[in-house]
Amino acid sequence: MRREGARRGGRRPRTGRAGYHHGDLPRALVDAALELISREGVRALTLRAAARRAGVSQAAPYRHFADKDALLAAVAEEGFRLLTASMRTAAPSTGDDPLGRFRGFGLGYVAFAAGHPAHFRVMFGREVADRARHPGLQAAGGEAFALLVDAIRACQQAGLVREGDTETLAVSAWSTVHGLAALVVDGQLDRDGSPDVAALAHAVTGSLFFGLAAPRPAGG
Amino acid sequence: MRREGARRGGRRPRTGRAGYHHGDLPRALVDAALELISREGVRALTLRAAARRAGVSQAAPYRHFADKDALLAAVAEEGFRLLTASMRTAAPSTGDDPLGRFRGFGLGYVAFAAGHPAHFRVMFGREVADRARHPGLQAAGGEAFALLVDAIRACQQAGLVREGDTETLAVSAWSTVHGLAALVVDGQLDRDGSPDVAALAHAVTGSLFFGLAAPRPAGG
DNA sequence: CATGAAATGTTGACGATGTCAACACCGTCG
DNA sequence: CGACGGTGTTGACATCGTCAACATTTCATG
Repeated sequence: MRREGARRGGRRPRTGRAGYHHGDLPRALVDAALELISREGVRALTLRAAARRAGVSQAAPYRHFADKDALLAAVAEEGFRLLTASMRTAAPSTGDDPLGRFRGFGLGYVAFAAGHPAHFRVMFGREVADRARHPGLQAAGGEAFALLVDAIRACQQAGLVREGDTETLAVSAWSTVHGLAALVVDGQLDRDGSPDVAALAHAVTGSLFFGLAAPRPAGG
Repeated sequence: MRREGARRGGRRPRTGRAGYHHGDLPRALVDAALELISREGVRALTLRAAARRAGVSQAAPYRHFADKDALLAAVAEEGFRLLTASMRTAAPSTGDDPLGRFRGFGLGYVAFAAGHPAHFRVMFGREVADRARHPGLQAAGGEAFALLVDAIRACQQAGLVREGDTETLAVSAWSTVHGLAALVVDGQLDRDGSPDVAALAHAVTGSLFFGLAAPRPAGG
């Protein structure tokens, strides 16, 4: 998806040549992993297969990743960065529409999942065995969560979301969008014929907001 | 968890002896798989390890499961059956409290996930590669979903949930509880110190109901 | 430009895995 | 009692993750 060719040709970015050395093996391995996961599932992701796809030998990845888990962790971490980016993109940054911003985060979350299913699976699946050994993973996830918490707090301060423990409300909101995203990614919603993810996302976040809304002042 | 010993001793149920033949290898293999997944993650589930744990040789499982996927599918299918059972248990069956029944389903869903994380992971993870090849999986999942749809429809007919496409509302509800369950199972919520799953489930389903509730008649 | 150290890639090997084919044991049915 | 189907065993093969030893390239020096 991102850069792929454009370096074996003869260009020579600061860290990369052509020929014996690959140029940017870590990037190529991550891309290969994503491709394999997308096309054949996580089970098909093999260090050797990724190396083959990148055009290097079986042991080359070990120059850049301690083990298979480290490669998966890199995928997951990139995913979290893309997630927060997607959320920020989908949310209007105007200060005077906290509810719209909040909703944008939800839509961005679902859009990310639908657009990057391979990332999403690695991020939230159990593929990365020992999460604690890969710092920056929990941190990257925490950043996205913090985004949500801040948005909800802003809504509360504007009187648009009912009072209560902000983190608990955030868990509620996160659960809702995460659940929809997970169901979409796992193909669990392809029951009869409702593949319109965007419409579902709007409906689901809509219900969510009704649930979190502050009680209308009488007569409003 | 379920039966484990109790058959090598000398008892002889209708389909099971002692000695050379195992007695109930399929059951033992499923249990071994669950144990391995619970203790060391899905990555640690190995046909050979399950066979070892069941006390049989490496190739014995192939008498009962076509391949590793088939064993996983059996685990998933059992999981869906336990899920619907958990939902039914948690939901009052009285006809005059459709909202309580609805909420019970949600609580039962989360309770199942918290109580059977290994099942849950296999059910909704991407472990089972080709779901289409294992009928009864989609069907078992569909049954749980149908339960939810019926409950929502009952609420709508009682005027407790707002009108609209029932299936879409069901997706909304399912997303919410599924999201919470997934986050709990993946340990994504162990951020500072909020391990009280039951309380979270109540809070989350509470928000959900506000969101789905029918507009109060004016002055009610 | 020569040169040696640090990066990066390659080859070959080991134990473990999924899976198959060939074989052995057990209980049942005639 | 004897054959047969179901169940379990042994042995083998290709592949996988990973490591050690070796090769090549790049870069910082002189």
